[in-house]
Amino acid sequence: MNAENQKLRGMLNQVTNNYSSLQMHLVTLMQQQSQQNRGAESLQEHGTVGGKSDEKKHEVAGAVVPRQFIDLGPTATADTDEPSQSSSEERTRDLSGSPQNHQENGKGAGREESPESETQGWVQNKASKLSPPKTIDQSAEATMRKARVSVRARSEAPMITDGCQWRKYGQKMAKGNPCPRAYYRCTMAVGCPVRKQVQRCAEDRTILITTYEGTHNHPLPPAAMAMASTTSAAANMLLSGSMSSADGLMNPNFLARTILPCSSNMATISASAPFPTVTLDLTHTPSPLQFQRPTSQFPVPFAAPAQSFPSAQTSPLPQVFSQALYNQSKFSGLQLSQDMESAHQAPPILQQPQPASLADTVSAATAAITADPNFTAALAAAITSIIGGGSAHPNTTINSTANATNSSNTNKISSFPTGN
DNA sequence: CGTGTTTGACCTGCGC
DNA sequence: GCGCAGGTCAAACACG
Ligand SMILES: [Zn+2]
Repeated sequence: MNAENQKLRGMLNQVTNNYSSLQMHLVTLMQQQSQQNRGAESLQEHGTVGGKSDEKKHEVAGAVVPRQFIDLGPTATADTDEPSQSSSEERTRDLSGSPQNHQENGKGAGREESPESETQGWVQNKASKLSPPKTIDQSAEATMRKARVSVRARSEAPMITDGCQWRKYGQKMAKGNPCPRAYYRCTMAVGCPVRKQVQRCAEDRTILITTYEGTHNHPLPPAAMAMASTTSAAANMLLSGSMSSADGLMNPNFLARTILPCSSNMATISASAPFPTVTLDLTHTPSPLQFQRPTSQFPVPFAAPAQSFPSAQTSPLPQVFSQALYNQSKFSGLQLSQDMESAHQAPPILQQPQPASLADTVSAATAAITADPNFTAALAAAITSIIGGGSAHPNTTINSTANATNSSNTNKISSFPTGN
């Protein structure tokens, strides 16, 4: 029983990883798309893109109903009860424990009444003594808040377009970096705890490092859903990974790094200090920073332990993903650039502005992929096949060598001394 | 006038 | 306690 449980968890992790990889591809494609558009007007209609069928689900009458939090997809049923007055000072639901499939999710309603100001620490409750000693009960969400997902992408623009709306609330000079670091906060809903830091890599100025933190507490447009679910999946992957098998392997204090080999956009789980961070690399030109401390690299510690996985490439999983990617590339008129590493010196110049309908197409495709029952069914079939056949090693070397350059869309940031 | 950015001050944790 | 570094606040400002 235990072994099977662990095995299933490993499979789930793998599937999640692949899902994350796919999501990252979507993000990459969309960012390429928006790069091509580079017209800010095409990005304004976040809420109205994909007017086919998704608007009746999420944004009913423009009112942001706090439906649920994006988190990694598997059977995240949308329970939209509890109206939960989403007015000004809602503290009703903070980033409660999203249905993470750890083994110990039995805490259920861990949120008793105790309306102390801990929940919405973001709004100015500075009057009260913030950071009261919280119990371990909220450790899940605390960890969730602490977990960070860093995305490295090549971008000329000072900020990558991930579909969300951000407000800058700070900028500091990092210590070992001539480029400043900007702090953003999600403004799509009041009290959304999601923050991100944007910093340009010191070695390679064309690489933009975006670090996300937190979970959205509001529905997202499909354009934002790609990146958000990707980062959420990555964070969940990190947490579950470091929680399940980390007992002996990954000490939080022990600098452990993991290269996830399932995709070429290397996901690097770094459980080093203070924040557990997973780094999704979209650059494919690994700067030496990435490998500077190979203290302990080992492939996927939280996958099923050395269980015989007889490497069946005929598993439907790669076909699913490649098919999806093929559809993606066919949709958007793009194709995944295979070799970009020659361009790390001279990043590609922005293309001609494309008609704005392409953004809609990509967003619709994103919505279709993320919400398509076929995709879900295919995923379920893949999982079932893996479970049944017991063969899970989907080395779907998806070539994700796209760059994420794009234009500064809604908010212009002009304070980066890129020339320095 | 509402919204978002700028930017110096402020806060907090940490090492000495 | 002090200094440093990361992170945040908020008044002032810019912009539509
Ligand atoms: Zn948000």
